Amino acid sequence: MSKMESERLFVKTLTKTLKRTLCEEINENDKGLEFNLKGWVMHYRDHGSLIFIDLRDYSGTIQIVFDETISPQSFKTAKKIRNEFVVSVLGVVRIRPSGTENPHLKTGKIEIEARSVELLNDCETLPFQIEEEKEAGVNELMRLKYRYLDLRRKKLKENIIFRSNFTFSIRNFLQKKGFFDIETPFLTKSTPEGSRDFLVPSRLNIGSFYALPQSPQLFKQILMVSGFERYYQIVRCFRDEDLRADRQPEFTQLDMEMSFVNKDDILSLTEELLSGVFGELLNIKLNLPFPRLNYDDAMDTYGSDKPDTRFEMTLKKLSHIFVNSSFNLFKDTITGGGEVKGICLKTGSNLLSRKDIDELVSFAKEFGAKGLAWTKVGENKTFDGGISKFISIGERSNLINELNAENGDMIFYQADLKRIANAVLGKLRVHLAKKFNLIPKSKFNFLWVVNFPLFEYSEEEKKIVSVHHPFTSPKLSDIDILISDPLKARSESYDFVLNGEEIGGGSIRIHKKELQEQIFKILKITPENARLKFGFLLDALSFGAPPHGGIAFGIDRILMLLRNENSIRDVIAFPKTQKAYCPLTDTPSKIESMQLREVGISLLKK
RNA sequence: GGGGCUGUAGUUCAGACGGUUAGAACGCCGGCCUGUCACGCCGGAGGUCGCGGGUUCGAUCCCCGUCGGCCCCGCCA
Repeated sequence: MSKMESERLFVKTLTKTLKRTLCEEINENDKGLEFNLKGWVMHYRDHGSLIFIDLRDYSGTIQIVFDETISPQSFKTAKKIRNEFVVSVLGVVRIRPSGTENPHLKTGKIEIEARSVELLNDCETLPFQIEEEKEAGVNELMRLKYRYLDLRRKKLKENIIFRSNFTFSIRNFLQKKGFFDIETPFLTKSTPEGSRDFLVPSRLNIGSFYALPQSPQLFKQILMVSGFERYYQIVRCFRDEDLRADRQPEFTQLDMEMSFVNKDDILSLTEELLSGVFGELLNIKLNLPFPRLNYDDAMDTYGSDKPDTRFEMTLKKLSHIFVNSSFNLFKDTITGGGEVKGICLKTGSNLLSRKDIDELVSFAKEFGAKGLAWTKVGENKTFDGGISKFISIGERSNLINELNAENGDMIFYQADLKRIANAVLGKLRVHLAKKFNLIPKSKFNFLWVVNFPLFEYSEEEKKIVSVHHPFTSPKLSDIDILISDPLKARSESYDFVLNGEEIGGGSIRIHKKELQEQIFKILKITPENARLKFGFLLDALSFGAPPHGGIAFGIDRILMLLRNENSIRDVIAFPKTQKAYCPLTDTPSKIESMQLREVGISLLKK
């Protein structure tokens, strides 16, 4: 079923229930029949003794004609109509006179000859125009303040309807697969690891606080202990961190958890789910299974744990070429345990001016690079510019082979710790691809990244922290090195990536109390602290917890990608600004001092 | 916490060396029009140039501060 068909099906069902005719339900076959249409006036065109309006309801638009000679009364009323008035029109369907059809309208072959009209409501002068042709460029603050008007606009309205169809399709699939939709608390416990919590003071327990959940992680694990075996929820999550185009303080996850499954069970079920939804909503057939990349390979090849594989320009290891080089910067980096890596921008010599290159150097430095070396490739394996003079003839030849470089290309180099070289070139790769439109827009490249490290060392906290979260199971094969070499241990976790965006992730969880306690120990969470923060989980794990695992998807981000938007705000009905402010409701805002007193809070004087 | 871009009519934008009355398009209001569909034509109203301070004979323009919006870094297990 195509997207259009599924929307029409939805419309028909509702109409039958409410006994209401919608604009785009009417077609040529209804010629001569009388209908009552209700909706908003999209445009009005007054021709003296003939008035046209385009009536819009949520199904679409249709043209209504008011003719003085047919219905003087309704014509007189129609004279008062303005944009976005709400009207009810009783009229007869007729075929448009030949030559006046509008091929751009779905209802363009017909029109409604008005017999009577009622003005249900008028409308103030709009703060911005509704027509889709004028959608571009309206200040976002204005759009958010008058969100109800913004939502009348075609693009946003279609995004929100698509979102509804999308989540409906997911629910439909999962219910059929034996999953239960189970709600978990919003007023819950603050989690010490992870992002900053939104806090809610408790009136009945002065001095104590709830936190809004960053995710239902612990509850879904507990539901597995309860024996539900298959859980899902399309649920709001809350994180009090700084915002981005793809981050809102409250966002929606598809949250899932299963018992008695292994990693592959979860990955393949997810693939089936997504290919089903894509087929149903977008008529796109996805090739299964999705590619699976090792974390290490993703970092080495793309410099990212969420690689965009829609274009090449992969990172190449060049250390072997420079290990005995007379170029000390490169040689010393290698001797010191670092690596030299490079990427090749096809035809880059012509694309980039000196000023562009300087900008790229600053760009690289933002991500921790010490600099950004470059050379242009000329005819007959000649090099030009940048660090060319330090590179020997033999090295040039090797570089050209390694990077598949040709006359006119440009090579960028990073010599640093492997981690930094990868990260910088990875960012540069994506930056260049966007800058020079190397990314095919119509592609959907899904992939899994697997075999993540279990831990990483946090320079800021000066201790080992979880890469995923502390309930992630190590790979069974790595249990032995947990204590001896924890940073080498890998986890049973997986990230789901679409077109270079992380849109989901999950893991097999720890279901043995002893192993969980051991992990806390490595993370320097004391037994007392663990009991205080996660005691309920440890208790649950001790009462016959089944092996289990799950995954969560960022619904907003997926929708953003599917709808080709640049921000998740455009797939959320009521989003917030970058300062987490809602201009529509003026939130957050001051509250009465009485309310503060009731919850035992006094504000610090500034 | 930091960097970049930005704020002028209801909206989107232009503007100037610091100098008379700050412009355009769309929208809005009034009039005309029987086949338009982003209708057309004629006329009109509409401005705290984000806010505060400074420099100056004079500031929308220069300087300082501040507030808001967007993008990014840090942050987001």
